[in-house]
Amino acid sequence: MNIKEIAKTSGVSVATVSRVLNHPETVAPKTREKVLAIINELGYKPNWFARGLNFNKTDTIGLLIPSIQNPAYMEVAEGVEYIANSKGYTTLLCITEEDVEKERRYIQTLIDRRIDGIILVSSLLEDSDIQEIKKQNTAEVLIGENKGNSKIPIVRIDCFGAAHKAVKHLLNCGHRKIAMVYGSTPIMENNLKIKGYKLALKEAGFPINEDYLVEDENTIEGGYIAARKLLGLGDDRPDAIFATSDLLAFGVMDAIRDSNLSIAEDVAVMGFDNIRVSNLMVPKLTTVDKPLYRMGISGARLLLDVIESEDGIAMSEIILQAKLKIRKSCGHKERIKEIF
Amino acid sequence: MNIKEIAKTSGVSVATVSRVLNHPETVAPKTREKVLAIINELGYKPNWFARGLNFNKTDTIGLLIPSIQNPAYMEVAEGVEYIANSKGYTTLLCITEEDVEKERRYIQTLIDRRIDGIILVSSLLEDSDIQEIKKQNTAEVLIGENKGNSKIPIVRIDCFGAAHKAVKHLLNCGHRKIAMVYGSTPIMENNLKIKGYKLALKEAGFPINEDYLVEDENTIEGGYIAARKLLGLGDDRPDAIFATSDLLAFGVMDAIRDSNLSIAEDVAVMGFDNIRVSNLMVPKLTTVDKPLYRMGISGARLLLDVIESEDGIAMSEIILQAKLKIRKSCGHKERIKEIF
DNA sequence: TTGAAAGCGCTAACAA
DNA sequence: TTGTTAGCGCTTTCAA
Repeated sequence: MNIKEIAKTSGVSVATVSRVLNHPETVAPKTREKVLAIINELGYKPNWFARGLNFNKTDTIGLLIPSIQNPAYMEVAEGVEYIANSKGYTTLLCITEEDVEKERRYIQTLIDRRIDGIILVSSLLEDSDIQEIKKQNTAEVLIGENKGNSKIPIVRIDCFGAAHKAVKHLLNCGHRKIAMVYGSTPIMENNLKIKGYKLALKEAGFPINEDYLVEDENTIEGGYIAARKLLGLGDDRPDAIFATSDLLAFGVMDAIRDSNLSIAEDVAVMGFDNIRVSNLMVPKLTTVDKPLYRMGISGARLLLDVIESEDGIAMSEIILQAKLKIRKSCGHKERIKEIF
Repeated sequence: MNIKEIAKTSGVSVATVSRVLNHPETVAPKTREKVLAIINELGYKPNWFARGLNFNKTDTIGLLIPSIQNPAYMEVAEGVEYIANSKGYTTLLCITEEDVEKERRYIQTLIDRRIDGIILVSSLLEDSDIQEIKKQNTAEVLIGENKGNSKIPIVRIDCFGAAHKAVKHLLNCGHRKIAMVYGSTPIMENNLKIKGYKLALKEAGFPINEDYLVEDENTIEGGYIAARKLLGLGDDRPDAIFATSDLLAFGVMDAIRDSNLSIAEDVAVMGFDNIRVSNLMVPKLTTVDKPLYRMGISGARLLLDVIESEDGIAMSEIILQAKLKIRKSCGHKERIKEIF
């Protein structure tokens, strides 16, 4: 079923059929109706490739997400999907499994397929890769920190400040031996969180204990393993653990329970992300509320702006607010009184 | 950058360049190397649309998932992604938000784009829609129950049997007032689970109390709301709640806690899916272990078989095992002694 | 082993 | 308002 057949059965030329589809106002109402009727009747759908060959616009964007296991990324994806969909774009969701090579391959596939733009979430790409995409003439937006300091539109939060605030809160709760469990990805964000952690301790006059900085895979299991290490430190065991993601924090909580210790009482836990299940934990997880959905929304809007603006956008950086979400897992303010 | 330029700079015809790309063995080694070198040097990539126009094969499959909020579907998606990726296919992940209309629109978009096949997960589509896809000559596989009884390859579990087993286990634990919280989606699967629930009660000689069957949105919040209704029944309050998904079960657990009741002790909870976080709940959730990842794997394999088989596949139905995952939330066997 | 040219299905410039 | 026709970039048949 192609445009020729429609033309023939409607008794018009292919050009007219094409016009009915693309510029209906330029064709006489009677002809238009007739052609439309035939199109409907025969269930004709223009060939996507032939169309693309002429337009070179696909109304498709690519969304690269590090992991499907982490609900945090899924919340971002939800925001992107929502905007893209409401503006008539289709989203190609690609899971990079925190693997740079896979990320590169996906990007190449996407560009080959002439997608209109790409959103990279917490990308592991080098600056050169990011420049390369730009060179290939594909619109591009970043969500979350990235290695490059390229002039690419970006949406993010202040990871450094948020981590600093989080650790300060643990200090305010009376905790003194504060450890940190950080994921091996996303690298840039975690580095900033480490800096925030160190600064908070320094400001409070505490030394940095390198044994208190444990890295593992950014999963529940990773958090578990890291926490077991910390809890095995005997008398030096920390009384609070700051995790760089809620997923890690879940693993930390599990490890605390398995060590027959009490969460909050014996060891406080602070997460990062505020994914939906984090307040179903027992005790409810205190965490940094990262506006994941809104980051997706903003990122998608930004990308569509870039795509639809003729001359491109000079520069754009959106920094969203991350607030502390204080719940039960980090111990109570009351404890401060016990200590002082 | 197109094939013509490569031809010109290599001093050959476009036909030769095309051959180098598609049937390298048919071109003289020397010519081949020369052309390849130029292609590499100039970073030439064949135009996706022009290619598709000739081949009508996109190496792309569509995956329709009801919700991004439910990790259960994400685990299925992971399996599909894994297989598709390893066989060189790209997956277009579409979130239907449990909305049939959106599902239909996505399918149309996918077919328009000439994807090679579609996987529908817990689809809400009517039989006629499913037939329609088949008619449009697009390979199709279902994961989970569906309304139609069409001869479409399908991967599923025995929901009826699994629910029956689950409720029987609650009975064995000594619970007598067993309620059921079921999601409004996916419809077909939940209907089967309801049947399994009813049969188990009937076999045990208990009447069906329609007040004990509460429907709500298949989310944590839905589970919470439904459970609050059940717990507000005063003396008639159930001593066990079977939820049709872990997400619902999480909401149920939250509601029990908020009612100052004890999970397992006062009200047992049984989930369905065994998503990864279900054993992080306190107490750990007893649930039906649905082999989500494996369902994704099998579904993808099936679809690729259909795509790559010349004359199509007559029929195929894969039924995977679902086992009870007994943890703490449904009360202990010991209670049986207290009661008898 | 290679090249010329037709054709995939569509859009749009140009002509009528 | 409509039709004719030249491309879009590629693959492939046919001929050399």
